[in-house]
Amino acid sequence: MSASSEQATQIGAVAKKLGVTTRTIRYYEEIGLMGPPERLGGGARMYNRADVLRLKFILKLKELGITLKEMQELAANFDTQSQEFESITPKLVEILDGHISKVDQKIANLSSLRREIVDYRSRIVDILQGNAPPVR
Amino acid sequence: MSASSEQATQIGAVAKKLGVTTRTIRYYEEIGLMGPPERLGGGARMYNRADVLRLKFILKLKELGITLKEMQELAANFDTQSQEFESITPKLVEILDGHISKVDQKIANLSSLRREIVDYRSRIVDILQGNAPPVR
DNA sequence: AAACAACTTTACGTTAAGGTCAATAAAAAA
DNA sequence: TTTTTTATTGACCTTAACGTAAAGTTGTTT
Repeated sequence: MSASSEQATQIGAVAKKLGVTTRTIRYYEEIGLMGPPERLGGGARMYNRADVLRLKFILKLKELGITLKEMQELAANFDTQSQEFESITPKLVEILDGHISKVDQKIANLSSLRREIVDYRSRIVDILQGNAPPVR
Repeated sequence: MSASSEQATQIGAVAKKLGVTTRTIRYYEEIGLMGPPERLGGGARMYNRADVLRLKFILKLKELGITLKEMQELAANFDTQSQEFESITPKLVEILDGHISKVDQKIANLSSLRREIVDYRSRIVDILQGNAPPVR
């Protein structure tokens, strides 16, 4: 604690605050989602408010089911013009749209799967009760 | 082609017929789903009608989203009394029931996820259009 | 006999998203 | 100063369900 009052935090504290492990944070850096942070004298990573916001954002997108790979594509975008974190590209909207479709698809698939299972189930119950058509 | 007319097929033919690779069939044997088949003179696997039915059954369950691990638990059951393949344990019904619940859960999760994404999306669109609350 | 097709076993590779050591360094506390 | 906490990099491990060689054997066709 001396000169500039840059609100900087070490990796452990950030991890605890956001409910992830330090490994996760380093991993995001490893795959280029986080960009190299500043280092303390001894080499320890220091995260400022913007870094933490970015990490939060990543976790939020993950919650929404967006894969890290998808974020990597986005990363290129929110890297270039990331003066203000809020200036996000329409690309994200695009990806979210794509994601909504995917989710719709999954829901449809699961619904029909559900019907199939129920169906199959009742056929089996029939067999177990003896009153069954001889298979096929 | 000589003595007994046991309808037996080699692995390649079975695979082609059921639309899987030979690796898959051997793998199912590897993890105990299929049980050691009879062998031809040279050591080649031979599958009879019952074997093929069983394999079909496995593939069907897989289609229904039941994992190979879940089937392993079942396998114990349909091994012991597998004189007639059709004598299936209530255990399967149990597993299918559990599976229906799981699917229901997934559908519910996806639905709420969908809502979240749509929500998040519209907030971003707001930001892109300038008429946005300054974040948070 | 030689080539070719189909089979065999063994074993490492793949994807996603980190988990889990291990050895070492630096900072904070006792 | 010695101990404890927190950090560093590197590298191998994990799950599911096979894919993909590699090297050898058997059987069939030419």
